Amino acid sequence: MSSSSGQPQFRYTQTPSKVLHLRNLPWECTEEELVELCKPFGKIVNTKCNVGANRNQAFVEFADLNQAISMVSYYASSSEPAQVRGKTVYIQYSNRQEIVNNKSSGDVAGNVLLVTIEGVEAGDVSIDVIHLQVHVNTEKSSLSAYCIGGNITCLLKLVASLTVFSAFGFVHKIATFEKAAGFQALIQFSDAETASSARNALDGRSIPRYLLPEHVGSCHLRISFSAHTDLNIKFQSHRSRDYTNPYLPVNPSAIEGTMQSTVGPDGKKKELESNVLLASIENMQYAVTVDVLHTVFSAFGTVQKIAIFEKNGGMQALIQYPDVTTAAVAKEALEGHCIYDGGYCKLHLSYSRHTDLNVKAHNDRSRDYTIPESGILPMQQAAAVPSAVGGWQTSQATSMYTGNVPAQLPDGQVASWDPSMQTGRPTFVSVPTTFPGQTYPPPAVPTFPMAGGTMPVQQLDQGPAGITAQRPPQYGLQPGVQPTPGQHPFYGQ
DNA sequence: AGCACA
Repeated sequence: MSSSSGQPQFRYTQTPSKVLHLRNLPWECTEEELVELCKPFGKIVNTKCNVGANRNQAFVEFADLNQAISMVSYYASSSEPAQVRGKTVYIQYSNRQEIVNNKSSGDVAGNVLLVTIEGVEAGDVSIDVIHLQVHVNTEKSSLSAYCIGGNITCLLKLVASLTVFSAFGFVHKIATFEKAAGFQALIQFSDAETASSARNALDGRSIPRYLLPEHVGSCHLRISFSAHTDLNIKFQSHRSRDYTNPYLPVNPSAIEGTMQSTVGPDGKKKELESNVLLASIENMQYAVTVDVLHTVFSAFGTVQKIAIFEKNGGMQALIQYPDVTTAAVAKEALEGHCIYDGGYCKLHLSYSRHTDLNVKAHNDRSRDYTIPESGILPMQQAAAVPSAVGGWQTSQATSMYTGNVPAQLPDGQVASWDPSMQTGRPTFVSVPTTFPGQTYPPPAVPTFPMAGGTMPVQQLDQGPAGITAQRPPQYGLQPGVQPTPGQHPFYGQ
């Protein structure tokens, strides 16, 4: 009676509960810290952290009411307040009798990940890094077919696909959006297991600096599970992608970046597109083999066929992709760039009128990768690659950069992206050799900087720990393979 | 420093 008219807050503190409410917790207090504090009093069966507007409250549920009571009464009479990281924590009985299991907000595994990229705005990851991004997508070459433009979406795709090296690590969809907090994306995998492995591998890591524009500082990934199970992607665009549906309409405004560069400075409009690219190679000081081309062009998707031929004393090649989009991406990314440093083997690309090359399955002028025995199937590679996570920086960026490789070191000891480096042997030496961070043995100047001139990406910067980052990814052969020009290191034997 | 998924 009289108590019912009293202060409501006393009610809370006076009704015992197995659940304790803790407030005034330090910033980003972890569950471990909570458990540390509470477990002397009993068995903790559940927790909920980061509660409240300031995310500095938490709930802890004991197995038994008496355990909760013992904790409350202990600190009620203690001269030492409860503390976490030296901060006084206030403890009361919760006004609820159990923690309603609400972990869907980030901790219950689902097939969709919510990725928050700190320190990056949508525009920060631009066309400059597309080749790197899509390049690594080659891991899942079948997935990269619809990657349009160089943007964060591609990067995320990369992040996601890089991570999951199970044969079933399919990234289905990506939706990105900007929030006040930063840049976020939802990445949909086929199942929770795949998503979990992606999360485990990448949560808290950083995107390698050399994939980012210079002005972007560290770029940490924070990954949790989304409650979504199926994203509703309306368009293929720079902000969203549905890799399961190649026929989804492309948002015209979203591919400007791609289209623009097919529009020459002379105002010349887009040529008729094709899934087959015609490459002419200028200033060919070094051998450009089918394998080299395959390596280079695989960065953007599955290369189905390649044919090389002479024209007007120069060399040309046809490169067939499964679809126009992939070809467009490759064309845009590679046009005017050189396979080797120093302006050697400069690529000029146009669309071929061919759509399906009729080539010999395996000889030195042509290759049909769609024929099983002529190469390694992409999915096999994906399954075989143990992990590329080594290429991702931990905050400390420790042993990843073993080398100090300024420029032009032919034996690329710092293949930080090379999964085979971790196994000590070249697992599969077809497409995976497109992993960057490797050098290109044949020429003395072994980089493939995608440089029309030279790409900004080539600029090396200091790693976070003051370690000189190795050369940015290059397209090249595997160090261990060391083919000599004219040989076929990949599909030989 | 004061109670969480709609």
